[in-house]
Amino acid sequence: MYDISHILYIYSLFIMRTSKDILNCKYCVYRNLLFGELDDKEYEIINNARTEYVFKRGEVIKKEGERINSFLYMRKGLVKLYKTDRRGKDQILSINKPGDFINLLNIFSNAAYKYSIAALEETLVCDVRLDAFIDVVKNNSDFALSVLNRISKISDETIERRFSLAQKQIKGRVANILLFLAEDVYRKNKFRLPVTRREVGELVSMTTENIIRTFSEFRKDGIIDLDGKVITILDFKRLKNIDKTG
Amino acid sequence: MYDISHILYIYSLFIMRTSKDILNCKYCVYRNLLFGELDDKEYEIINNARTEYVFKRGEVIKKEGERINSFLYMRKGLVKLYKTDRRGKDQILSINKPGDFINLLNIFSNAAYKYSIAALEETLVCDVRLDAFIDVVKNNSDFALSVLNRISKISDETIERRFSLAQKQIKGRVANILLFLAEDVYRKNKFRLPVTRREVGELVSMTTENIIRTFSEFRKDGIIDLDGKVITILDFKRLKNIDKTG
DNA sequence: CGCGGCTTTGATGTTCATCAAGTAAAGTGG
DNA sequence: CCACTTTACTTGATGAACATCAAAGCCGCG
Repeated sequence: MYDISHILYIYSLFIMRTSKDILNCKYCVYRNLLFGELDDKEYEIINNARTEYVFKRGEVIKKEGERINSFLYMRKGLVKLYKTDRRGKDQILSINKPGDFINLLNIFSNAAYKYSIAALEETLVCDVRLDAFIDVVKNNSDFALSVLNRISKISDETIERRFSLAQKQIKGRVANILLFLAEDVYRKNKFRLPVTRREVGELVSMTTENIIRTFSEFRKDGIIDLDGKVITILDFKRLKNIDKTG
Repeated sequence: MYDISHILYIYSLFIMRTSKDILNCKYCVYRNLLFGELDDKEYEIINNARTEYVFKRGEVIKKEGERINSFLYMRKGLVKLYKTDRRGKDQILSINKPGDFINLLNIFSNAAYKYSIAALEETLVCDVRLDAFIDVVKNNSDFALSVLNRISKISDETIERRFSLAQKQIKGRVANILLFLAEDVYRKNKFRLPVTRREVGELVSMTTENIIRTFSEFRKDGIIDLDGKVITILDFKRLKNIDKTG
């Protein structure tokens, strides 16, 4: 009975208990982004309805049309939100990073996902059962206001981004996404492009070939350095200017 | 003292009292769009914080950057939401119609308007003081959920619209807006275009000249009839097909 | 080691913006 | 109310921006 595997099992229970305490939402580094207004009982409700999932690069987290029954929350990694049209072509709505509430916009308006979600890097997601989440919203008006706030901000940013994209031409669009990755996602001037050239095109509504040509042009102009997927931004100032002037 | 003008003044007070009773939010035709969950006391709060305004075609209702201190609600007419860039060029985000909550997306995320709002036709707007509105949200969780729902829907629709626009070319974009006006706004196949050709261009990110050319082409193809501002849609089927296939 | 997906470059054609120039309509001030 | 000014509308010509097609090298993976 008391063989090695059993000891390991007991040990794993101990680890799980410990990590559960540590990883309770109450102590989560992202707590203040949304859950700042909860009391201990409410943390318990959320925490008990919570599961963590890890997804590998390429894995689909949610599929367009799938029923929504949880609130999702990114802890680590990178994902894309996208739609596939009838011809099988993808369009990417946004790329999201840790701290983002990747399905908040959909939760209250639809029973089903309007976009698919897939991991671009190894991604850690918190999944909170929707009934528990809505329960807390209903009983804590400060929290409800906070959610309202968040939804508004997300929607504002998404609309703003799409709106400004519409008036830019290709160089401005590419500059924009490079700056997004360097400044918002990786906070470094050198990073590994987490998407293919085709995906960049899907994000800014341009063809793969023209994305490649624009990358090459930026390299020739000394604005970036390119080594396969690894991009180094050499001239932030000029890149920002291209982003601004379209 | 008791001359004609004074009698008219007394009479006008009487009319105002009467119309105020009739136009109480509780009896508003649009009540169920958002205010379905309120009790009598809450209607009173909203109603007491409410003012009605009429704007003529061309009048600016709110200016980008202006402080938000009310919840706005369209009762009659047509407005555009737009942004003016540094070169003085306008871009139109959306055209809104009665029943729309024209600033709901901005209320909870920003202290200031991110877009300007202007009347395209004679427009009747209900203006509810923001403190009263938020008060009711805080104390009625069903109402809060309802607002969450509305915000999500509006944001969904706006994003969806912008997103689908990005992949269309000019004919699809023009078809799209013609269908929007015919089916959603006027519910007739013949209507007076409420915007200039330039404004159509500002809405779909195209030049005035190309909007005109596209209108002419649709006329030559027998899809629409054109008489200055008056447009008649002759072939819905083909127009819808152009909208769908981009 | 061969297959499929990603990347790259060049050639060609389409779509659209820009420029120019003129007519029609709608305000505006005397 | 009329002359005047501005704004809206329209068409054509030209060129820039971008998509499409074609071909080939590269890389990872079964």
